[in-house]
Amino acid sequence: MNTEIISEFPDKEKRQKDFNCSIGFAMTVIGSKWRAIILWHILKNSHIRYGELKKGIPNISHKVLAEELKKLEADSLITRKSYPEIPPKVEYNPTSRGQSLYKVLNELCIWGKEHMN
Amino acid sequence: MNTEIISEFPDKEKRQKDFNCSIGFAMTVIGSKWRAIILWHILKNSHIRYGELKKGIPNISHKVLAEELKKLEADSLITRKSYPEIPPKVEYNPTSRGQSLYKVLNELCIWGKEHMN
DNA sequence: CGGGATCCCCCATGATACTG
DNA sequence: CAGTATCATGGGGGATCCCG
Repeated sequence: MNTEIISEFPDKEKRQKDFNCSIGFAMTVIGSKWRAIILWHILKNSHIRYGELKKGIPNISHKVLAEELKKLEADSLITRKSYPEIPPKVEYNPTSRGQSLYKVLNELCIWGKEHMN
Repeated sequence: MNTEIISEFPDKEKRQKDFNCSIGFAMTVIGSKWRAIILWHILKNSHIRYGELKKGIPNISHKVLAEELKKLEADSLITRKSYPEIPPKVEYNPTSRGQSLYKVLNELCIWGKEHMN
């Protein structure tokens, strides 16, 4: 049973209207400096915690990571599960929509590996 | 015979260092608001002219299109061929490196189509 | 026709400090 | 541990005018 809630993309009409192009729309979803990397880490490591993400993504600032996680959640690409413990514990997981980006990010990853060296 | 010149990526070390991640590196190449769309048009339409690109990409400004074309050329993703005529004529074509991004952009396009509506 | 040159604005990114 | 709150800044992006 799948209980995850996949809402509409925020500003969906605006995103569509600005580009009238599916690549442009896709770039509004993953096309920031860090968003694709963050999502990739979460796709590769389910139940990953905030601190693990921070360690796994060198050079990202604390503020940007927190903001991007909220945006990814707003786009229903990931879910956030908070455990009421001391100290706090938070886990991030991909939604089915997030997982639907696996092929795209995987191609991006392959291309990058082949061309960055 | 292939005479195209594929140079190193400008700022290659910096791009590598900033991310230490192949997805991050790839995003420095296609991850701006318009670059992926422009490259996609050129991949789909060889010998495309500046004016055709401008018409084919709604809402892009003149300045940004000209700038991004120069960046794509600097990254050896496209070539620019200028014909010494009056009025001027300029054609853009993908390089083999540009064509190597076809799979990535195609996946991005497919994903966008499936999720933007 | 295919640009360059200027001016300007906003937002993504970043640094730092504070909190439950 | 996993966040908010604030402030500063650089450059991506846009509008407009000029040019061979």
